Amino acid sequence: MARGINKVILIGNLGQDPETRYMPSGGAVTNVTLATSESWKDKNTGQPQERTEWHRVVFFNRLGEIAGEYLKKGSKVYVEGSLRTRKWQGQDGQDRYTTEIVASEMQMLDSRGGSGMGGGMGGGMDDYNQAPPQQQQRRQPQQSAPPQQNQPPQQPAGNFDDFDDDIPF
Amino acid sequence: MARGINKVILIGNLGQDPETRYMPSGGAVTNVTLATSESWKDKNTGQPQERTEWHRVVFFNRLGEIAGEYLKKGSKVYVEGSLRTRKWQGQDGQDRYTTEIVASEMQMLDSRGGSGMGGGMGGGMDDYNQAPPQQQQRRQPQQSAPPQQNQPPQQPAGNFDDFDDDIPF
Amino acid sequence: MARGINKVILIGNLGQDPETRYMPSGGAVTNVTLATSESWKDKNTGQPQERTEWHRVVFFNRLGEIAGEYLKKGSKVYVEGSLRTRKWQGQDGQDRYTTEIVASEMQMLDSRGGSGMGGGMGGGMDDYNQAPPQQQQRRQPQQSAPPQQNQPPQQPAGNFDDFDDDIPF
Amino acid sequence: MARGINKVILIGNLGQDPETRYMPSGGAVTNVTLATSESWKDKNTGQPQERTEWHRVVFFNRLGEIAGEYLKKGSKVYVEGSLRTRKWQGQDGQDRYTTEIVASEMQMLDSRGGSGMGGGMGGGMDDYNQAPPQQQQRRQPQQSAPPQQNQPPQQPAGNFDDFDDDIPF
DNA sequence: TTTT
DNA sequence: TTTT
Repeated sequence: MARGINKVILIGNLGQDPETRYMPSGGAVTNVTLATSESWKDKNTGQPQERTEWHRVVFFNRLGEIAGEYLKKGSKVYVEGSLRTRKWQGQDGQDRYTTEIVASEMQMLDSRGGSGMGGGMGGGMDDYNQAPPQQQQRRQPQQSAPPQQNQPPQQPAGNFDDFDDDIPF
Repeated sequence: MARGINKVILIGNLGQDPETRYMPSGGAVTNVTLATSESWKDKNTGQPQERTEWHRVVFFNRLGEIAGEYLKKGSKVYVEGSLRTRKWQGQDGQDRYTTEIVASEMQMLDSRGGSGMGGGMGGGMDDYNQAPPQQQQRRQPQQSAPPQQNQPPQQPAGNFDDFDDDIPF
Repeated sequence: MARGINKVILIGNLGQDPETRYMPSGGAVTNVTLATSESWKDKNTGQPQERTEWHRVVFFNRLGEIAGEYLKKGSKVYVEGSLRTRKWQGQDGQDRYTTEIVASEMQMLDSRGGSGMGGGMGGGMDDYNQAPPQQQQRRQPQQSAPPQQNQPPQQPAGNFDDFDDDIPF
Repeated sequence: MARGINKVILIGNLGQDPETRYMPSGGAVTNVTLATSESWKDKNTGQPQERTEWHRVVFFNRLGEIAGEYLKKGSKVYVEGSLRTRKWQGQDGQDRYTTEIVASEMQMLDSRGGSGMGGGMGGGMDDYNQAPPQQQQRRQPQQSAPPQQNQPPQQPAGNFDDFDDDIPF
């Protein structure tokens, strides 16, 4: 049940290969960065401008496995999910916040896929009605260490022992 | 699994009370018409203009029960779903097509709810995964034979024995 | 101004080449059919099933020109728009209804594009804030009569040479 | 023009009254925090759980004025926009990142509005293209120096001279 | 009628 | 047919 709507829709390209890790429960957690960009002409100078926005996307469980297996750097992908802002502690002990998109649906958009998988992973209605009992997002109880983060590209030395470490975006 | 994305998001008001029917399986099917409107000023005359769009929305199973129970004429509601165009035969034997939104999520937006339900009703993963098994036999009072559509302009006589029968918009 | 939300998001492939026509004003009107599909396994037999949904999409003005120029049969495309159900009269004089997606944004998703156009046509906020006086929906010079309407509500009989002819979906 | 899609749809309630500031250009900038929540039953214990997510939303220009004028603490609102992650420097000189939703459309969802405005405020084409030029100088009473963010845990002293300044979430 |  |  939800009070409110929290929905994100992205189409973009992966900045790097996905990184998959596993929760103690065995569930996959795949992190990805996705670029979307806007371009326009400066209204004064007429110069073309571009701005790229980078999004952190995290896929859990089955979606995490699929994302980890079929996506790669440069892949174009459709992602639907919801926003989640996590609080974490910097090395200096201060609170930091990182906002991510927790994916609930993913669909590959390049045909060059090659994987034979070809495509998508739906979360549509038909699934609910006709598919076997859902396994999406089934969290495991026994998880302990915080699960869902990934490793920043340029990771500061000295605390990579933690799965939920303190690097922001 | 999906090839492509087929997603609709609506916020509007019900034109009438919902109509609920039941499939042979016992699953609820609730039909609703939703109004959305646009208003603008005519760019030449400056006259205010308005256009109302009517949408046919259908809710199945658990969502069908909830919609049938909590929505009523005038209710403001958020609906997420997908487009489906059904083919049916007019009395004249000709093919007709009706496009509906098959809801996968619904959320009530008026606080005056009154029902005690308090508001929204998500159709998120959590519901499907963790909610109790669908209570399929809970019947609504207003149900009867009426075809699942609203106001067929020219309603074919005598074949309401079919769940997915042939009434147009 | 809008009362309510009427939003559609599609990713699919064109069933045929687009068809472009022009309004008296000179504005382009491009029609396209888009396929989205769902596949799943039958819950009883385990047989793979597939259902393809066909969507009618219409692009106006500048978007109509771009769609007409860059899309072709088979193109994969992202479309955002709103639902509009048009009433029209069949040859038999009876009312028919056709539901279309009026596109407000389009983005090509296949790299094989080749057109050099590279992609999309956004309607994002940045445009509003930073771009020169809006260029979205840039109407064509030759326009004279008010542009953005199409399809007279009640179509005069006997003019199928007109872009609003009477073939349904 | 956009390469990719960056879209957010939220329905939630304001955590506090909006805060409006003005850019040197006179354009309004209104900041708001929006709560969305999910509730579910723990699948093991059956205990009801709830998680509230807080979103930072920023409205510019005309939308900024409307948001500042009509929204208030507790207001239920529909927001559509795009994600933007801003980089800023903490007091310690370190980089921080804040992710916000830059609204492109807003619609009020409570009827108790009272404002006489009656409700929604679209951001559709028609508005932008046909509405009168933005009335940029209409100032809001509640504006003042307050930084555009809400409740910074550790708010840097003394630099509110900057529009895009450095308060985290 | 598309696509995989 | 709704709503403001």
